[in-house]
Amino acid sequence: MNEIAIKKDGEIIDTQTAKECGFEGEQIHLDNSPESLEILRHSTAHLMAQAIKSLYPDAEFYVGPVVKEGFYYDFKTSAEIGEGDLKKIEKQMLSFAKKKYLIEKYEISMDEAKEKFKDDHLKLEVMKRIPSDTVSIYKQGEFEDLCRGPHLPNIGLIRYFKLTKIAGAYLGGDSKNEMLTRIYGIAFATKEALKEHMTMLAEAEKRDHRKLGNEMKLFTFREEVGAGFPIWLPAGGRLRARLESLLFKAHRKRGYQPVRGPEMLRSDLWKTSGHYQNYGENMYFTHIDELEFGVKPMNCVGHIKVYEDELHSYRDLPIKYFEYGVVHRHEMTGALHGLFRVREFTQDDAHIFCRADQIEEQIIEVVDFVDKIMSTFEFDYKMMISTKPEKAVGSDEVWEISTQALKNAMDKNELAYEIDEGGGAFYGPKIDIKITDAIGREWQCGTIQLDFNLPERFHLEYNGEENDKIQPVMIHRAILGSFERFIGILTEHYAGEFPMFISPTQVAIIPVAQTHKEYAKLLSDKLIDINADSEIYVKNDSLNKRIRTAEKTRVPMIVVIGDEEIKNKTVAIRDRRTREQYNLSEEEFLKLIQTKINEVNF
RNA sequence: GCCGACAUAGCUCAGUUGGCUAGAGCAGCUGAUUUGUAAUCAGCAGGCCCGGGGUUCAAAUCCUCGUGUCGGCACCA
Repeated sequence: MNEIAIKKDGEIIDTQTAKECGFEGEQIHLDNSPESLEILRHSTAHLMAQAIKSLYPDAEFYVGPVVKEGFYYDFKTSAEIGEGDLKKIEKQMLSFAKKKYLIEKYEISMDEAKEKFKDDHLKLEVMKRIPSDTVSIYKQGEFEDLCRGPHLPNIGLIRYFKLTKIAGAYLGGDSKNEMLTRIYGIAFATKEALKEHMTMLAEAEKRDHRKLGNEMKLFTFREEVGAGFPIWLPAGGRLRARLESLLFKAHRKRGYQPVRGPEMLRSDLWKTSGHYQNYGENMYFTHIDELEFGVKPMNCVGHIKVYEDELHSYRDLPIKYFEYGVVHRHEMTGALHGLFRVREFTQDDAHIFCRADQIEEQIIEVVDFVDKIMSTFEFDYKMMISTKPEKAVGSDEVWEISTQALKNAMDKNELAYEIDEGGGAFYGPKIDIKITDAIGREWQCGTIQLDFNLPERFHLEYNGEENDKIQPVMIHRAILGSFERFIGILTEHYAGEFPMFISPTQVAIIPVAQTHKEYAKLLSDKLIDINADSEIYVKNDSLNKRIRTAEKTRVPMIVVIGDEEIKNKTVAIRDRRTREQYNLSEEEFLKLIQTKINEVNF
């Protein structure tokens, strides 16, 4: 085992520094522990820089940190580097590693450093951000880099790595700055760990909802339709309809009323709401009869108009309106990504108009609603409170009150949350729900937003006990976020193997021969009666072929029927997961399906 | 929007340094076969090679402008 660093007072110190300062502490060996990988990957980033410098001598380097999924280095060179060059760089890295250069460290003054890197404007940029008078330099062979470490003692220890991606990145993460080249990589202490990681990446790729959506015929996109406008195919339509209907019932149980606003509204209204000023660049507008209309990017204004349709008493509150609201938002081209980021989507949107003293109970009720849904789909989740953003309407005081109200509701009910400073909506602070899927990735879905501003802007009111006019509070909330995004996430979460209750097709029926078609149709009708969709595979293919075809659709259950089954009024079931077969009477079978579909209640 | 890559049949992909009639598998259609748990056999059809414009005797192939997709960055009210 190689000692690569020590841990002293919780701090990781590389061997170079430890020797220099005479420190001693707990030894860190080269293995796949987080501390060890951090050092290894950081040094691998340097080795990559060394290789790049030798291949592209004019290269200048910015920063090369370790990140969650490995490491990267940002640099600039006059040469054009593409995906194909990664292999070449890897090869060069290996050949340097074989030379087993020691990684040496020394300190110099900031002025000396500026002189040393005077030809590298990126390094000078880095130094501008370092407040100290001295900096440390790490040297391996001819290559020297400004760095605070920690590093491996020897680059010969770097053996199992892979350069994974090449992309552009803004200097300092600011889109006003120049764009640099960024190469991502990953490194491990053992060959097995690297292999496992690559397998995991392949698994994530297999689950990609864009690929599965295409294979399973859920949805598609077409160039001639326009970027970011999804087309729902029959199978996707069925899946979506199931989700919608489950959720409809759940809303009704909780006292929400279905309503619907128009797809576009006069721009004057968007000016009143503040969307025109704060969100206009993402909106689609159209002019007709000398009037300007804005296609809705949110549903709140429509729901406000529903609220305004009659006078409300304090006794009526809370009033809850919900709508599967279709919205259009002009997202930037580079942001579009399958169903995850689109320009037209449907939100499971609702607005709760309530009294100030009802805020807490309403927030808690929504949080509970979220919990029911997310746990049904086996998602872990966490909540974030987002505060006032740069672009915002309303006074600081109102923002302070509403942010505090959200925190109070969470604190009082001992719900854990994190703070996202400046991440709120322009009209109010929000609680975002971030879910974690089956392979550990995080997604932002639902959101609960507290809004004092729109009621003010639209002069909403209700009659109080003294027959006085009081302004209601508005809570905007979506639980799935959007059907598009949520179905995309579900697809990856389940790797396409949707549970029975939302699966596009519940059962595939395969008659052994043509003579069994009639019974198949009979079964299929009985399934429709219990709200289950089935598909009969009657094509003139071998039995084996039809089973294979059905399996590939990832249908939860396949039933085969032949002479046996018809005689005994049974079905032969083949399970998707286990591929085992068993027989059930027709009655038992229908009951099983019914149970599986109805087992879910949000 | 920015950096880079890519776009060939419904889908997945071949297509030599620009050069004969642009190919394959799957899916589709037709016929034979009537099947007991992951691919029966044979035949047929299917293409404005993403769209404009250009270079060339000759363009799927080279250049250019769009459109779309992918990987990141920035964005995500």
